[in-house]
Amino acid sequence: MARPKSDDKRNAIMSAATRVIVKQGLSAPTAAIAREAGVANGSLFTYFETKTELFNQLYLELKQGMASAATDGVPPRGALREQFLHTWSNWMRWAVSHRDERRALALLSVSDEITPASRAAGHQAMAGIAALMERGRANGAMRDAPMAFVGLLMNSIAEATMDIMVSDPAHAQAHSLTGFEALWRVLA
Amino acid sequence: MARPKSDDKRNAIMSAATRVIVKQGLSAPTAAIAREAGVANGSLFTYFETKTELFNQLYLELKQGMASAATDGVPPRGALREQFLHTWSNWMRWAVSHRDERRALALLSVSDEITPASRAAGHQAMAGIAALMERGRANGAMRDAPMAFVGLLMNSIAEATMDIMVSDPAHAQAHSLTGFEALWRVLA
Amino acid sequence: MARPKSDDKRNAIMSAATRVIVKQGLSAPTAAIAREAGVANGSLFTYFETKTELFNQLYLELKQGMASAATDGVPPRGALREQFLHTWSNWMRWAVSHRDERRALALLSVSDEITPASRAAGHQAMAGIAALMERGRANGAMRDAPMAFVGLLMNSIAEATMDIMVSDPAHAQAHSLTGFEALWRVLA
Amino acid sequence: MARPKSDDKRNAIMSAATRVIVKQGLSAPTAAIAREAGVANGSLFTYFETKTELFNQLYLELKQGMASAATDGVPPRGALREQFLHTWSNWMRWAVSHRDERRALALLSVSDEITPASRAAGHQAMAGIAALMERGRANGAMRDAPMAFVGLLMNSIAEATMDIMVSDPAHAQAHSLTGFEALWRVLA
DNA sequence: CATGAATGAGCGTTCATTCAT
DNA sequence: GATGAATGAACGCTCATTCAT
Repeated sequence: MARPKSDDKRNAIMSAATRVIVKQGLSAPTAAIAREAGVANGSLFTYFETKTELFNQLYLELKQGMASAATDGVPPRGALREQFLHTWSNWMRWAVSHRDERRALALLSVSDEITPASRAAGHQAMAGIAALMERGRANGAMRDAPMAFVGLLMNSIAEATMDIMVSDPAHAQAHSLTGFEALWRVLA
Repeated sequence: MARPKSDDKRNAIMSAATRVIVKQGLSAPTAAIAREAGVANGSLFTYFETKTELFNQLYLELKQGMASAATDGVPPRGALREQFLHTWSNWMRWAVSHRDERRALALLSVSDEITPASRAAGHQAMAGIAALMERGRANGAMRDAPMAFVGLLMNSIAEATMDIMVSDPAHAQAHSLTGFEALWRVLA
Repeated sequence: MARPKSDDKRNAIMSAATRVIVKQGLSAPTAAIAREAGVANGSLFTYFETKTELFNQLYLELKQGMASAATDGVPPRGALREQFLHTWSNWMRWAVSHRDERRALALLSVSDEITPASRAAGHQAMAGIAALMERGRANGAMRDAPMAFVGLLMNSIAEATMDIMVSDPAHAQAHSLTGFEALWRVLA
Repeated sequence: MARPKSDDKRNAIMSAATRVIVKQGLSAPTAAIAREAGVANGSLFTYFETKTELFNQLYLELKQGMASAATDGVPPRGALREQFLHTWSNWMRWAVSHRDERRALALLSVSDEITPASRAAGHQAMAGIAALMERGRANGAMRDAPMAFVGLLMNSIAEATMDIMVSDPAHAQAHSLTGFEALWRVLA
């Protein structure tokens, strides 16, 4: 029951939703998403009970996709800074090559249709990255600040860096490093 | 002139919109806003031609309110750090005491109903703060990064700080300073 | 009470209504009529209790204007055909030089907002012309048809003639005569 | 294909619209039409994209129905007068037995929601009758008048005849013949 | 009396969801 | 299961009329 019929169709709806949300916002009709996915109107509701349910699953999937891209190929051992930089670079590269996904995720994140449960699961997905933060914070300037604050700062600096990379792609790589150094100084 | 358009009523609609948006999101019915403002359904359209127009004016007014709160009482002359800290403290205090306004502004900012013109005017309002940034960047680590990037970073660190202050109000003052120090290290 | 204040203002509203109805149809907002007349929104209701009342009065005034134009300068005595032709020519000339009035009158005539009383008064205004018809019918082919039928025929032939005159103004005069001869043959 | 759009339902909406327009005018709510047709509010828009579209299709269908009733069973060959009389009688009979249709068609015809394209198609439908006129005009008194004028005259005489038939149904048959003779004299 | 803001019922259209095929 | 027509609540906006100034 969890995945009724075709995973293909489910995925088609998910990625159609991503594209349609970017173009039309969260108020996009489910019919538009179905059309973009090449399925019938009503079929969408075979795969997702409600529009809200679709949005919650999409939110989570996008967040997990982002997190898994960020941690891809990071050596399990090694100097913290190397591990962190690798993760950061992955993350920034994902943002540039998944602009629709990032934009849809941003819209979903501010929506009040996303349940606390989904948000919690989203945080879960970022646990690996959070662990890096935790290690980075331990002896630095932020050692007395709550972990939540440090996490917020990391995220916000990452978002700012992604924004500038997207708006000035010619120097994306340089911006990525500048952002990383800024974050590092915050933690230092 | 027979019952001139009342500023009171206009303001009532604006602040009602703020409250209703926080509670119901941007898709809140205009009727709900009118009811909250204590005016008739159709009266809202005496003051704002369309819902979109209302949202644009509200966006701008909130942004200007925030900016003016931030720059209030900042000594026109003096050490950069003092000026900056004063501004920063104002800003953070505004966020804590205007939670609805901040939330509404955040929702409006990501909406695609806000026109480029409104956004430009919104940036205008932040010009004073941006000028401080510009001075702070000049000789520090960010001296080679584009101003836009530095602006994004400042904003994002501010948002993160506001978030933690709101979620942990008991230590709001401490968080404010921690955030400021983090920003200062980024610029340093 | 019948004509509260300024006849000027009343007339301005009447003629504004004519123009606005032509351009926007009977569903034109009263506010549009008021604006066109150069008076305030609410003032319209000082002169006419309701929109329907305005339409009824306008209907009657237009009809009376048309009838009076048609009978203008017709010799009270003389050969029927000469009197009739004079009337007909007047009538057709009015149609060409009062296109808006004719169009508005046509729209009002099919509206179900015009009361039977107004229609009766409108027929009254056409009494002079009807009397000519009556004389023309007496000994001709239509002698056994009810007067109402003959009246309808005259009106309909007149309308057809006006239509062609308006759409082919270069030969308006010729069309007017052709129409008259056709009517004469119907009565003959 | 899952519950295909039903012609029955489309026709129900069409004839409901006819009835409702007669009773309430062209400003009748679409909801009233839907209710009268026994379908849901929104279903009307499954069959017609807009109210205007519904009105245009209704206009055309009514006009075509009228034209086809008029030309029904007319012998393709034969004396002009016989053919014409047959057509005329059909036409008049249609008017008497389709009063709602005629009234709705009249209202639609003066509405500015009917597009030029719909009007052109409506004229198309009347082509057969127009052709009869053309033959009738060729050698008579109207030989030098433009075809358009003759068409207008025929229509207007037909309308007048229908009006009297409807208002005096006891002598409908006689009025029909009287009207025909009048038209014949116009052409003669 | 003139003005134009205030009122609130009403309308065309949309859209998430259901359900007959 | 897939389809897309059916449903009806909901919404933004309009407008005739009223009434405070």
